[in-house]
Amino acid sequence: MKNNYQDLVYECTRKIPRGKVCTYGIIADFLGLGSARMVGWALNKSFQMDPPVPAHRVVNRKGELSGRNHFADPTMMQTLLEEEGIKVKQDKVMQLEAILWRPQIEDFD
DNA sequence: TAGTTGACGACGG
DNA sequence: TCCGTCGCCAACT
Repeated sequence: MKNNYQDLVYECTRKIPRGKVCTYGIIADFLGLGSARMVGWALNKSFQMDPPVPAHRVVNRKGELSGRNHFADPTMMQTLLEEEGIKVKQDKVMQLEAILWRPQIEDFD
């Protein structure tokens, strides 16, 4: 079911293309959650989901990997991003503006 | 039932 | 430009 905000967050996160990232604020704003912390809350529990949610593609507005400590290994988030071709330096994505993805209404029907 | 927590962001000094 | 404070609100204890 997808009646709660968590499922909306998961669905939105799964739409993020490989090699792109999104921010908590953008997702919160797009879904009308009002608070970016809500997105963090949802993603905190996303590891239990099937299929998995690419939570590593969500960063804070400065591009920092603020959620890395919630992965099994704090370096996993960086590793996953680098495997997708995203440059990460000092726990922060490089050229954030260039790889930033924004959800579109038509993506969700 | 009520208080606390939290992967954030906006704003003011 | 940088840093500290506050608001947001669902989930947890």
